[in-house]
Amino acid sequence: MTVEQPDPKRGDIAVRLLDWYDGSARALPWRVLPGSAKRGDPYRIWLSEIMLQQTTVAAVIPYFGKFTARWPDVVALAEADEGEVMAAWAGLGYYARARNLIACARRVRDEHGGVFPDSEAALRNLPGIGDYTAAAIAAIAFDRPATVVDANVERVVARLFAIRETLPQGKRAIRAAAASITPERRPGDFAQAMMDLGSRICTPRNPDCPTCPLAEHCAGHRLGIAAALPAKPARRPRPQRRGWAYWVERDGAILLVRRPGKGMLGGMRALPGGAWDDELGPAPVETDPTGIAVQHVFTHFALELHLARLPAQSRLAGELAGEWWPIESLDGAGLPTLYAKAARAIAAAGPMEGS
DNA sequence: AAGACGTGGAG
DNA sequence: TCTCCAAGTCT
Repeated sequence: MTVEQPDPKRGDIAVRLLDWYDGSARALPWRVLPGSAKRGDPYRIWLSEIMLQQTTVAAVIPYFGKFTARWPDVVALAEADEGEVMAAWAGLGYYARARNLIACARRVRDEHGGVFPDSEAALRNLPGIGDYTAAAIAAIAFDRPATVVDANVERVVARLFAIRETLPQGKRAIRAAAASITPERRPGDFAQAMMDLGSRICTPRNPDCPTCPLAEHCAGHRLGIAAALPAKPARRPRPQRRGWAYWVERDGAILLVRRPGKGMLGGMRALPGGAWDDELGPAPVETDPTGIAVQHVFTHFALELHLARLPAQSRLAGELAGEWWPIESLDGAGLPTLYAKAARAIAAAGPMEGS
């Protein structure tokens, strides 16, 4: 790894960035704006950070409001019914986060007296909190000078220092460079400023360098290669999978099951159904194909989910352990998007005879 | 240490 | 339409 000589102006980067942030920080529900006398609430900062993992601010905002209204502090969340938390998370994706959220809240309650630890190391040991989140909470909630590196920071720093190494190999150099510009004062604002800059100006495509407060310090900009950084490996193609889901209806209610705790949509309510494979097998015996299918794209595969009616009194339906959920209040069942979409498709096809 | 793990918005 | 990707973590 090549370590560059410290730029005499390097210390100026944080100053410039914080000045920009002071005038341009976005107001976000979990954020304490610069200049405010208020102190950030570790619970809300933690919750927002977990929700923001791989998720856009716009998607998080309504969920954050819903969670904080219902569970105003970490102990309240620790005491919550797991199923209710999972249902409240439905639609946000990456459901392991919700499982870890509950586990983390309970650890904070049981091992830390209901108070979030304030060190990066202690935070890092909590479920769902990795390198990034531990540093972010330490910096933002506790004013610790932690080096916060997320995808925004990686992009900004790779450009600022013209680090051409492809990710993930380049992460070491990027982290070192990020550490070299992280200030002792206002580390939390600095981290948030880097992320704001990355999401609003130093964007993945078409960075708006003319308005960037760091442009004159940016080696990538000077070399005309900013937009191309950081280099990333090519993606793998996304396979297509197919499977059956069953619509079991009785007295205006449908049968919902709970998916296993790990794996896809783990711990979430779902329509019963079969495995997902490369090819669509024949509709299982006793089922009556509807001809309706929904297409849904996950991160590493696409799914074509075919829907079949299954008589409530059938042997197969009898073997399904689940709960009967009133169709008219299906919105409140907390179904992940795949199954919400499937239910919507059935409803759109019009009412059918119960069996 | 790659691959698993959701979803919706932007270009 | 299609590709990229967003405040990553876990195994």
